[in-house]
Amino acid sequence: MSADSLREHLQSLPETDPELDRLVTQIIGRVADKWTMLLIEILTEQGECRFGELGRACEGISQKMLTQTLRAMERDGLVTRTVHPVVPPKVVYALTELGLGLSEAFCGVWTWAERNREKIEQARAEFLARQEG
Amino acid sequence: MSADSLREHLQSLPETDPELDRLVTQIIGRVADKWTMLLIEILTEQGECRFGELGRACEGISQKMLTQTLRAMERDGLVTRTVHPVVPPKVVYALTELGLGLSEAFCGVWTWAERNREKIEQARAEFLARQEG
DNA sequence: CAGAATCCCGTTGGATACTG
DNA sequence: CAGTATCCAACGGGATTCTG
Repeated sequence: MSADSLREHLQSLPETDPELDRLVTQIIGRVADKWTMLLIEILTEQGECRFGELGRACEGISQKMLTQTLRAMERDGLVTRTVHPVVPPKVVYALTELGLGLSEAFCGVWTWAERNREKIEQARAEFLARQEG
Repeated sequence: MSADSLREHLQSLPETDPELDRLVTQIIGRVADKWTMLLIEILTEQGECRFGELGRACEGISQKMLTQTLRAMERDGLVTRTVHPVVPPKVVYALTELGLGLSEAFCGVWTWAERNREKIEQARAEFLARQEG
Protein backbone atom coordinates (compact mmCIF):
# COMPACT_ATOMS: atom_id res chain seq x y z
CA MET A 1 0.00 0.00 0.00
CA SER A 2 1.37 3.42 -0.90
CA ALA A 3 1.53 6.34 1.47
CA ASP A 4 -1.06 8.19 -0.54
CA SER A 5 -3.58 5.39 -0.71
CA LEU A 6 -3.14 4.72 2.99
CA ARG A 7 -3.77 8.36 3.73
CA GLU A 8 -6.84 8.32 1.54
CA HIS A 9 -8.06 5.22 3.28
CA LEU A 10 -7.64 6.74 6.72
CA GLN A 11 -9.29 9.95 5.66
CA SER A 12 -12.22 8.03 4.24
CA LEU A 13 -13.02 6.57 7.64
CA PRO A 14 -16.19 8.08 9.09
CA GLU A 15 -14.66 9.97 12.00
CA THR A 16 -15.26 13.45 10.73
CA ASP A 17 -17.32 14.03 13.85
CA PRO A 18 -14.86 15.22 16.49
CA GLU A 19 -16.98 13.64 19.20
CA LEU A 20 -16.79 10.26 17.52
CA ASP A 21 -13.11 10.78 16.97
CA ARG A 22 -12.58 11.32 20.66
CA LEU A 23 -14.39 8.09 21.50
CA VAL A 24 -12.38 6.05 19.04
CA THR A 25 -9.20 7.66 20.27
CA GLN A 26 -10.13 6.69 23.79
CA ILE A 27 -10.72 3.09 22.75
CA ILE A 28 -7.34 2.97 21.06
CA GLY A 29 -5.78 4.39 24.20
CA ARG A 30 -7.45 1.76 26.30
CA VAL A 31 -6.66 -1.15 24.01
CA ALA A 32 -3.22 -0.18 22.74
CA ASP A 33 -1.69 -1.42 25.95
CA LYS A 34 1.22 -3.76 26.34
CA TRP A 35 -0.38 -6.34 28.62
CA THR A 36 -3.69 -6.32 26.78
CA MET A 37 -1.94 -7.01 23.51
CA LEU A 38 0.20 -9.77 24.98
CA LEU A 39 -2.76 -11.46 26.64
CA ILE A 40 -4.76 -11.34 23.45
CA GLU A 41 -1.91 -12.93 21.57
CA ILE A 42 -1.56 -15.70 24.15
CA LEU A 43 -5.29 -16.39 24.18
CA THR A 44 -5.29 -16.51 20.39
CA GLU A 45 -2.43 -18.97 20.25
CA GLN A 46 -3.45 -21.16 23.11
CA GLY A 47 -7.21 -20.91 23.10
CA GLU A 48 -8.91 -20.68 26.47
CA CYS A 49 -6.60 -20.41 29.46
CA ARG A 50 -6.73 -20.52 33.20
CA PHE A 51 -5.59 -17.61 35.33
CA GLY A 52 -2.31 -19.24 36.27
CA GLU A 53 -1.53 -20.29 32.73
CA LEU A 54 -1.89 -16.72 31.57
CA GLY A 55 0.35 -15.53 34.37
CA ARG A 56 3.07 -17.94 33.36
CA ALA A 57 2.72 -17.31 29.63
CA CYS A 58 2.74 -13.53 30.02
CA GLU A 59 6.31 -13.11 31.09
CA GLY A 60 7.00 -10.30 33.51
CA ILE A 61 3.43 -9.50 34.43
CA SER A 62 2.56 -9.20 38.08
CA GLN A 63 -0.50 -10.93 39.44
CA LYS A 64 -2.01 -7.55 40.18
CA MET A 65 -1.70 -6.34 36.61
CA LEU A 66 -2.93 -9.68 35.31
CA THR A 67 -6.13 -9.42 37.34
CA GLN A 68 -6.54 -5.77 36.48
CA THR A 69 -5.97 -6.21 32.76
CA LEU A 70 -8.25 -9.23 32.54
CA ARG A 71 -11.01 -7.31 34.35
CA ALA A 72 -10.71 -4.43 31.92
CA MET A 73 -10.77 -6.81 28.99
CA GLU A 74 -13.85 -8.51 30.37
CA ARG A 75 -15.49 -5.15 30.91
CA ASP A 76 -14.82 -4.15 27.30
CA GLY A 77 -16.19 -7.45 26.04
CA LEU A 78 -12.86 -8.80 24.78
CA VAL A 79 -12.82 -11.94 26.93
CA THR A 80 -15.26 -14.11 28.84
CA ARG A 81 -14.56 -15.24 32.36
CA THR A 82 -16.00 -18.61 33.33
CA VAL A 83 -15.89 -19.78 36.93
CA HIS A 84 -16.06 -23.52 37.52
CA PRO A 85 -17.36 -24.12 41.05
CA VAL A 86 -14.85 -26.75 42.09
CA VAL A 87 -12.09 -26.97 44.66
CA PRO A 88 -9.53 -25.78 44.01
CA PRO A 89 -11.17 -23.00 42.00
CA LYS A 90 -10.91 -23.09 38.24
CA VAL A 91 -11.44 -19.94 36.21
CA VAL A 92 -11.16 -20.00 32.46
CA TYR A 93 -10.65 -17.03 30.18
CA ALA A 94 -11.40 -17.06 26.47
CA LEU A 95 -11.55 -14.52 23.68
CA THR A 96 -14.97 -13.32 22.58
CA GLU A 97 -15.84 -12.59 18.97
CA LEU A 98 -14.94 -9.00 19.67
CA GLY A 99 -11.61 -9.99 21.19
CA LEU A 100 -10.85 -12.26 18.28
CA GLY A 101 -11.54 -9.39 15.94
CA LEU A 102 -9.05 -7.22 17.77
CA SER A 103 -6.58 -10.07 17.66
CA GLU A 104 -6.89 -10.27 13.90
CA ALA A 105 -6.53 -6.52 13.61
CA PHE A 106 -3.48 -6.47 15.83
CA CYS A 107 -1.95 -9.45 14.10
CA GLY A 108 -0.57 -7.09 11.48
CA VAL A 109 1.35 -5.14 14.09
CA TRP A 110 2.81 -8.33 15.50
CA THR A 111 3.96 -9.44 12.09
CA TRP A 112 5.37 -6.01 11.44
CA ALA A 113 7.39 -6.12 14.65
CA GLU A 114 8.91 -9.45 13.71
CA ARG A 115 9.71 -8.48 10.18
CA ASN A 116 11.30 -5.19 11.16
CA ARG A 117 13.05 -6.13 14.36
CA GLU A 118 16.47 -5.82 12.76
CA LYS A 119 15.70 -2.51 11.13
CA ILE A 120 14.62 -1.07 14.45
CA GLU A 121 17.72 -2.27 16.20
CA GLN A 122 19.79 -0.83 13.40
CA ALA A 123 17.98 2.50 13.63
CA ARG A 124 18.65 2.59 17.35
CA ALA A 125 22.33 1.92 16.84
CA GLU A 126 22.56 4.67 14.24
CA PHE A 127 20.69 7.11 16.45
CA LEU A 128 23.03 6.34 19.30
CA ALA A 129 26.06 6.83 17.07
CA ARG A 130 24.69 10.16 15.87
CA GLN A 131 24.20 11.35 19.44
CA GLU A 132 27.65 10.36 20.54
CA GLY A 133 29.47 11.42 17.42
CA MET B 1 -10.46 -15.31 9.31
CA SER B 2 -11.43 -18.10 11.67
CA ALA B 3 -10.03 -18.50 15.17
CA ASP B 4 -8.21 -21.65 14.14
CA SER B 5 -6.57 -20.22 11.06
CA LEU B 6 -5.54 -17.13 12.99
CA ARG B 7 -3.99 -19.32 15.65
CA GLU B 8 -2.18 -21.32 13.03
CA HIS B 9 -0.94 -18.17 11.43
CA LEU B 10 0.41 -16.79 14.69
CA GLN B 11 2.02 -20.07 15.58
CA SER B 12 3.67 -20.24 12.18
CA LEU B 13 5.52 -17.03 12.87
CA PRO B 14 9.22 -17.68 13.43
CA GLU B 15 9.43 -16.75 17.09
CA THR B 16 10.09 -20.17 18.45
CA ASP B 17 13.31 -18.80 19.89
CA PRO B 18 12.39 -17.40 23.31
CA GLU B 19 15.11 -14.80 22.98
CA LEU B 20 13.63 -13.53 19.74
CA ASP B 21 10.20 -13.63 21.30
CA ARG B 22 11.37 -11.38 24.12
CA LEU B 23 12.76 -8.87 21.65
CA VAL B 24 9.58 -8.75 19.63
CA THR B 25 7.56 -8.48 22.80
CA GLN B 26 9.68 -5.55 23.83
CA ILE B 27 9.14 -3.83 20.51
CA ILE B 28 5.41 -4.30 20.83
CA GLY B 29 5.58 -2.86 24.32
CA ARG B 30 7.50 0.13 23.08
CA VAL B 31 5.30 0.79 20.09
CA ALA B 32 1.89 -0.12 21.50
CA ASP B 33 1.61 3.25 23.14
CA LYS B 34 -1.22 5.72 22.93
CA TRP B 35 0.73 8.79 21.86
CA THR B 36 2.92 6.89 19.41
CA MET B 37 -0.14 5.48 17.71
CA LEU B 38 -1.90 8.81 17.57
CA LEU B 39 1.14 10.60 16.17
CA ILE B 40 1.59 7.94 13.52
CA GLU B 41 -2.00 8.32 12.51
CA ILE B 42 -1.72 12.10 12.29
CA LEU B 43 1.49 11.91 10.27
CA THR B 44 -0.11 9.41 7.94
CA GLU B 45 -3.17 11.56 7.35
CA GLN B 46 -1.43 14.90 7.10
CA GLY B 47 1.96 13.98 5.73
CA GLU B 48 4.94 15.83 7.17
CA CYS B 49 4.18 18.12 10.07
CA ARG B 50 5.86 20.72 12.18
CA PHE B 51 6.24 20.37 15.92
CA GLY B 52 3.42 22.77 16.70
CA GLU B 53 1.06 21.22 14.21
CA LEU B 54 1.52 17.84 15.83
CA GLY B 55 0.88 19.34 19.24
CA ARG B 56 -2.38 20.85 18.11
CA ALA B 57 -3.52 17.78 16.19
CA CYS B 58 -2.70 15.40 19.01
CA GLU B 59 -5.36 16.52 21.41
CA GLY B 60 -4.46 16.33 25.07
CA ILE B 61 -0.76 15.76 24.69
CA SER B 62 1.62 17.93 26.68
CA GLN B 63 4.65 19.46 25.03
CA LYS B 64 6.86 17.32 27.20
CA MET B 65 5.26 14.08 26.06
CA LEU B 66 5.25 15.29 22.48
CA THR B 67 8.99 15.87 22.54
CA GLN B 68 9.61 12.65 24.39
CA THR B 69 7.47 10.50 22.09
CA LEU B 70 8.89 12.05 18.95
CA ARG B 71 12.44 11.42 20.19
CA ALA B 72 11.66 7.78 20.86
CA MET B 73 10.05 7.45 17.45
CA GLU B 74 13.08 9.02 15.84
CA ARG B 75 15.36 6.70 17.77
CA ASP B 76 13.41 3.66 16.59
CA GLY B 77 13.52 4.86 13.00
CA LEU B 78 9.80 5.58 12.70
CA VAL B 79 10.13 9.27 11.86
CA THR B 80 12.70 11.64 10.47
CA ARG B 81 13.38 14.99 12.07
CA THR B 82 14.48 17.74 9.73
CA VAL B 83 15.70 21.05 11.09
CA HIS B 84 15.45 24.06 8.78
CA PRO B 85 17.98 26.65 9.90
CA VAL B 86 15.72 29.68 9.75
CA VAL B 87 14.34 32.12 12.27
CA PRO B 88 11.98 31.31 13.78
CA PRO B 89 13.08 27.67 13.83
CA LYS B 90 11.23 25.21 11.65
CA VAL B 91 11.41 21.51 12.41
CA VAL B 92 9.56 19.01 10.26
CA TYR B 93 8.68 15.47 11.16
CA ALA B 94 7.78 12.80 8.62
CA LEU B 95 7.19 9.07 8.64
CA THR B 96 9.97 6.85 7.39
CA GLU B 97 9.36 3.70 5.39
CA LEU B 98 9.48 1.81 8.65
CA GLY B 99 6.97 4.16 10.26
CA LEU B 100 4.69 3.92 7.27
CA GLY B 101 4.81 0.16 7.56
CA LEU B 102 3.74 0.36 11.18
CA SER B 103 1.01 2.75 10.19
CA GLU B 104 -0.33 0.26 7.69
CA ALA B 105 -0.12 -2.53 10.23
CA PHE B 106 -1.90 -0.49 12.85
CA CYS B 107 -4.51 0.71 10.41
CA GLY B 108 -6.41 -2.50 11.06
CA VAL B 109 -6.66 -1.75 14.75
CA TRP B 110 -7.93 1.71 14.03
CA THR B 111 -10.60 0.39 11.72
CA TRP B 112 -11.52 -2.26 14.27
CA ALA B 113 -11.99 0.39 16.95
CA GLU B 114 -14.34 2.36 14.76
CA ARG B 115 -16.35 -0.59 13.65
CA ASN B 116 -16.77 -1.98 17.14
CA ARG B 117 -17.18 1.16 19.14
CA GLU B 118 -20.82 0.48 19.83
CA LYS B 119 -20.22 -3.13 20.80
CA ILE B 120 -17.60 -2.06 23.30
CA GLU B 121 -19.88 0.55 24.84
CA GLN B 122 -22.63 -2.03 25.00
CA ALA B 123 -20.32 -4.55 26.66
CA ARG B 124 -19.35 -1.95 29.24
CA ALA B 125 -22.96 -1.18 30.01
CA GLU B 126 -23.75 -4.86 30.45
CA PHE B 127 -20.72 -5.41 32.64
CA LEU B 128 -21.76 -2.50 34.81
CA ALA B 129 -25.29 -3.84 35.10
CA ARG B 130 -23.96 -7.26 36.08
CA GLN B 131 -21.80 -5.72 38.81
CA GLU B 132 -24.58 -3.66 40.26
CA GLY B 133 -27.32 -6.21 39.93
C1' DC C 1 8.82 28.37 16.99
C1' DA C 2 10.85 24.36 19.03
C1' DG C 3 12.44 22.80 22.50
C1' DA C 4 15.26 22.07 27.42
C1' DA C 5 15.01 22.28 32.38
C1' DT C 6 12.78 22.17 36.69
C1' DC C 7 9.28 21.24 39.97
C1' DC C 8 5.83 18.43 41.69
C1' DC C 9 1.98 15.48 42.20
C1' DG C 10 -0.90 11.54 40.88
C1' DT C 11 -1.11 7.16 39.15
C1' DT C 12 0.98 2.94 37.97
C1' DG C 13 2.50 -1.06 39.28
C1' DG C 14 5.59 -4.28 42.07
C1' DA C 15 6.12 -6.93 46.46
C1' DT C 16 4.03 -9.01 50.15
C1' DA C 17 0.60 -11.00 52.99
C1' DC C 18 -3.95 -12.84 53.52
C1' DT C 19 -8.53 -15.53 52.10
C1' DG C 20 -12.32 -18.66 50.25
C1' DC D 1 -5.94 -21.99 42.61
C1' DA D 2 -7.57 -17.48 41.96
C1' DG D 3 -7.89 -13.96 43.58
C1' DT D 4 -8.26 -9.42 47.29
C1' DA D 5 -5.99 -5.99 50.28
C1' DT D 6 -2.37 -3.07 51.66
C1' DC D 7 1.74 -0.61 51.42
C1' DC D 8 5.17 1.85 49.05
C1' DA D 9 8.60 3.13 45.47
C1' DA D 10 9.10 4.63 40.84
C1' DC D 11 7.73 6.69 37.01
C1' DG D 12 4.65 9.24 34.07
C1' DG D 13 3.29 13.29 32.90
C1' DG D 14 1.28 18.22 33.66
C1' DA D 15 2.42 23.16 34.55
C1' DT D 16 5.62 26.54 34.37
C1' DT D 17 9.73 28.95 33.21
C1' DC D 18 13.64 29.89 30.29
C1' DT D 19 16.48 29.92 25.80
C1' DG D 20 18.47 30.02 20.90
